[in-house]
Order: sequence, then C-alpha cells, then structure tokens
Amino acid sequence: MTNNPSSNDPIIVDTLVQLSFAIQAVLLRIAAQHDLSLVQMRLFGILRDHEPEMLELARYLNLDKSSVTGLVARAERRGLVQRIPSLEDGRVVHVVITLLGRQITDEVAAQVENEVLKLVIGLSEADRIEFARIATLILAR
Amino acid sequence: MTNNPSSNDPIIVDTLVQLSFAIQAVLLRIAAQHDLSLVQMRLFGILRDHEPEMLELARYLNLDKSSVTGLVARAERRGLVQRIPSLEDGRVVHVVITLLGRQITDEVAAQVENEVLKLVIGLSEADRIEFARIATLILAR
DNA sequence: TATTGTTATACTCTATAACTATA
DNA sequence: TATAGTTATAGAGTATAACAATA
Repeated sequence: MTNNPSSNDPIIVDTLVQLSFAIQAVLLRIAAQHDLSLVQMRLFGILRDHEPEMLELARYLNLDKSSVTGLVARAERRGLVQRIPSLEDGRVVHVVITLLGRQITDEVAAQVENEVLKLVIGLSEADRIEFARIATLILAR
Repeated sequence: MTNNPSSNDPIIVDTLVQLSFAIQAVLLRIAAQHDLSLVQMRLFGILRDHEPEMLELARYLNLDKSSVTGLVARAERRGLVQRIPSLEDGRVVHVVITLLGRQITDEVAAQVENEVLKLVIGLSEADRIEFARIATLILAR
C-alpha cells in the first residue's frame, strides 16, 4: 500500500497549484509580448500541426463554437490564420495558419522553451529526469 | 556539473507546460461551478488571510488598479466582499471578505484539494514526496 | 430534420487615460 | 504636488439563443 492518502497530500496539492500558476505566468508574459492571449497560444499550438474545422477547434479548446468564431475572426483580421471552406461539405470551414502566424508561433515556442528552462536550470540532471518521469505519470491519468 | 543543459530539456519543458494546463483546467472547472473566474479564486485566496488595500491587490494580482476596481465591484455586488474605507487615510479602501465569501472560498478550497489529489493518487508515496520536493525547488527560484 | 457555422446580445475581464478626493 | 481610487472608454473573450446555409 504505497498510494494511500498521507499527511503530505495538502502540500503536494498546494505545490502543484502554485507550480501551475508559475508556469502560466511565464506563458502569459511571453504571449503578451506578442499580443497574444493564452487561448490564442493554444490555438496556434493546434494549428501548427492541424487544419481543423471550427467545431473541432471548439472541442480541442473546450469553447463554444460561437466563441471560436470570434477567436478565429480576430486572428484572421491580424493575418495569422485563414478560413478555408471545405470542398466536400459546404457547411464546413477549415482553419489554416498563415506564414506570418507560423513565424510568430515558432518564435513564441522558442521563447517558452527558453524561459521555462530557466525555472529548472538549477536542478540536477537526476532531479530533472525524475521530475519529468513523475509529471508524465500524473499527466497519464 | 549536474545542471548543464541536456537532451531531455525539451521534454521537461513540455511536461511542465502540459502539467500547468492540466491543473488550470481542474481549477477552472471548479471555479466555474461556483460562478467564479480564476482571478476571483486568487482574489479570495488572498482575502482569506488579508484585508488589503486596492493597490496592494493590484500588485498581488498583477493587475491595473482600474481592473481591481471592477473585480471588487462585481464581487461586492454578489455579496462576497466588502469595501471598508480606511480610518487613517481617507483615500484608502480595504477589501474584506464576507461570511458568504468565506463559505464559498472554503468550499472551493476543499474541492480543489480533492480534485487535484485525484491526479496524484496513483503515485506511490515515495514519488509524491519526491515530486513535492523537486517542485518546491523549482518554485524557490 | 440535423449539422455547421455565424450573428445578436450580454456579461466578465483587462488596460489606458482622465478624473475626484485626500494627503 | 503626489497618491488612492473611480470612471469612461475600448477591446478581447466567453456563453446562450436565434439564425442561415448546407446536408
């Protein structure tokens, strides 16, 4: 019995919550530097590898379809994405990232890599590997 | 030399980011159940132990003072907080949580404890302790 | 009829700039 | 003059409900 509740549980919960806010603060700062919101960062993260329909985006982002309409419209107005009507189904629209959108996305990704790395750079190699292992277990649930 | 960059760095960065989104999703879901935003959750987390001035709140929450005016106004309208003018300085307003606000805050906190714990309940006791230790190191930076 | 997406509407959240009241 | 807070304004982001176009 190694996975029973223990007296350390409130500590690990608090630590996890604090850690999530710390990471989100980093992401928020970087996003703001590129005039992006966190949702837009997630949007571009998806568009990097996919050309989804509006409803798929809504599902991925856990938003109402009407919210996605606005999100995509604002990004399109800035020339970061493009709406492409489906050829097979006249009701469907595919969202595609533009060259400019991809450039910004790549830049943001590099900056995130850099900044988040700063948070763990003080850890030993062993601790970093150990942390990644346990975090992966948590995410696997 | 144990803290040099390694080939695992992109993995730990990605894991950290994903983990932060997973935790935030849990918090967001709980907050929504109580008609709260994440910022309001943070607000009540502060008011639980403090009776800050508006400018102090702005600093804690990293918001403009005008944003805090609206945030507090909406919470006050719902009877969750109260503005108390300072007796020493006529310009200053203290923000105080109400009984109702405290009840909701306690309920939310218990639910967060519960839900986040579900994420780590599959881990061994040793892994949980180890994770909390390393995460604390990261937060200490 | 059902599905995809948009529009109309209303609210929260945020910042900037201008303002009021107090120090 | 300086500081604490509010107001006016504008825009992003969100959901609900009603709608149009297509299937």
